[in-house]
Amino acid sequence: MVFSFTFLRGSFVFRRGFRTGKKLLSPSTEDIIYKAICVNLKQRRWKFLEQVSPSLTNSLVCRVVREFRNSPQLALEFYNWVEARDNFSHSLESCCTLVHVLVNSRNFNDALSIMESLMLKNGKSPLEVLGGLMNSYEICNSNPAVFDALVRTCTQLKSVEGAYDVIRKLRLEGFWVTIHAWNNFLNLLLKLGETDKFWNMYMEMVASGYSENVNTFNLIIYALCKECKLLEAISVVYLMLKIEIWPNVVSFNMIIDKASKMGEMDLALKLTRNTEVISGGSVSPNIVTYNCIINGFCKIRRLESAKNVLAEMIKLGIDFNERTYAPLIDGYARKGSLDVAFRLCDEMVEMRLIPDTVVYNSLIYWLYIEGELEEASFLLSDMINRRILPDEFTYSILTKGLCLSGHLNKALRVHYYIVERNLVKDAYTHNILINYMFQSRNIAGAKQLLSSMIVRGIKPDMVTYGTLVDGHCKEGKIEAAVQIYDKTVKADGKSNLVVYNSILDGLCKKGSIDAARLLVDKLQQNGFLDSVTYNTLLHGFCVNGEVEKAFALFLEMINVGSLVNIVSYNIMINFLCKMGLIQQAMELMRAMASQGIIPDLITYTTLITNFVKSYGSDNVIELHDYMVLKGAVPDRQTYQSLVSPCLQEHTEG
DNA sequence: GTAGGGTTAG
Repeated sequence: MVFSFTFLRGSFVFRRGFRTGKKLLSPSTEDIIYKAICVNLKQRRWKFLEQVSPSLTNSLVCRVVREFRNSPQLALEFYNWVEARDNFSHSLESCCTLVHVLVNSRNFNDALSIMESLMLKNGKSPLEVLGGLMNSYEICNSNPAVFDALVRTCTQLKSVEGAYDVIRKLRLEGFWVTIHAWNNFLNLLLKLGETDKFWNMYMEMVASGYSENVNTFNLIIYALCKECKLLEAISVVYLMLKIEIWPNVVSFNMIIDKASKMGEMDLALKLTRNTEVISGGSVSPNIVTYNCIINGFCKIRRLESAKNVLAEMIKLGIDFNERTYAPLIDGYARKGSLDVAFRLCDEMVEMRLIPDTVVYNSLIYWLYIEGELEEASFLLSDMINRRILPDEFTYSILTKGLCLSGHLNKALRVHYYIVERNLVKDAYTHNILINYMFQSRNIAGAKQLLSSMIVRGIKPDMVTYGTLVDGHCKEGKIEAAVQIYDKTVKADGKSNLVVYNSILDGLCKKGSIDAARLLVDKLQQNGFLDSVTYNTLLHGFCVNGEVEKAFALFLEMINVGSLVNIVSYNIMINFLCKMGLIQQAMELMRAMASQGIIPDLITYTTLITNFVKSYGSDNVIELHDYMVLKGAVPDRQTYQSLVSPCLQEHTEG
């Protein structure tokens, strides 16, 4: 008997096609597989799909994803499943097809992460992604929201260039992103501190025919606040009211926050009290508003006023949260009242608020500053035990705390532990260590830290450069410092006053007083100087024995008013002490205190130390009492070694 | 979307 196998032929072809992959697929075969995938995907029969997986092609994937455009979740699952196959990677086309499907179903999160990984993992540029989206636009029957989503992806990746390339290319092609995409882009510029670019881009946006919405105006208010232009920011609110693009609570809060941060509490309060009137009853202050005010009062040490605001919040029935308490706790700790700070923590807990990382960081920081090493370590372990996660702030606080107490090696060990686990991404802890390396005159160590941060992909920032310049200046290596300045700060095209002040300090310390004066004149001509500039020059005159020039400058600073601060007084008090004029130094401190400038740790230490050196410790308590009465927080070490011993003598006597 | 904590002057 002759047996015919003809009836099996179809299934043979079918099977072989499945096994040997894409190059054998004829159009009709692809159709068959396509239909098989669709039928089985609908039922989520992954086992079956597993069998066909060797025959997958990009064109198949695109077809399937498009077919499931009305079940986007399933399309996404399929896409992810395909991605998990060995030896298969998605093409730009299949990625873009899925992005169209996801955006059309308003699943922006997944659409954004697909595009993000296209750029990050596959190294596609924003313009290449745009090309992919445009090529598949028609066949996916898409809408322009995908382009907004692409801009959003760029802004999330902090790619200014990318976002702008996309916007510009689309405009050339006759597509327009919406105002929302522009707002995202403008927001990115502000977040990166690119204020100049923000204004240029904003003008370009308006010039190309867009009209601002409330978010755009809020960004403008934010930009003006960043530039400390509070009155202009307020006038934007009035403009908004006039053209009936209603400001919201965010518009007001940004101005109130900036005013508070600038210490302009009267303005901040006035705005808060008048928010309802100004907005015609449409906006009322909220928890953020009040938190900003509390923070402002705390920063200028008006803690009673801050507590009154908290009481007012409670009275008005406005909720409070961790951010209400954190500035208060920090404020009291900053003032040296750690006991009050801890009591506020208890109060927080009673109010069912859990002290979080920020609160712990603040307390640990001030404990370190006060020299309470053990308590700081205890609090750190308490934090970890309570599963309150340390963050980059915690690490930099720990680093500074260890350096401050002379444990540079311990700080370095902690540092290596942290960087090896990739726990820090910003420059802070590096900057702190580099600074302390210079302080312990370990230039090689500082340079090593700089290269290790670069190797680890942490970008040195202005502070890093400033620290390097400052470190070299302190070593008397002005030429090297200027060279670093040229290669970094100058090359970045940004003037940085801190760096100029460091160079100025270096010149002063080297005794190049004339060069220092020239630099100050130059800065003066450009209106680019601050109280640090003056204080540095003042200090320079003092250490170089230029008595007359020092006093002349000091008087000039007092006359201008805004230039003189606690540091200026400390310099002069120290100078008078060095000349043996202790009485005059104390006199100056009293004059300063009567101006409302509170003696600080340095005033305290300078005067107490010099007083005891000249007159012995007999009447030092009087001086201590006076300064404390005026609000000084005694330096712990000075107090323990020079003041408290004679306090005991007194009580014993 | 806006609010709290860490780095460079005495």
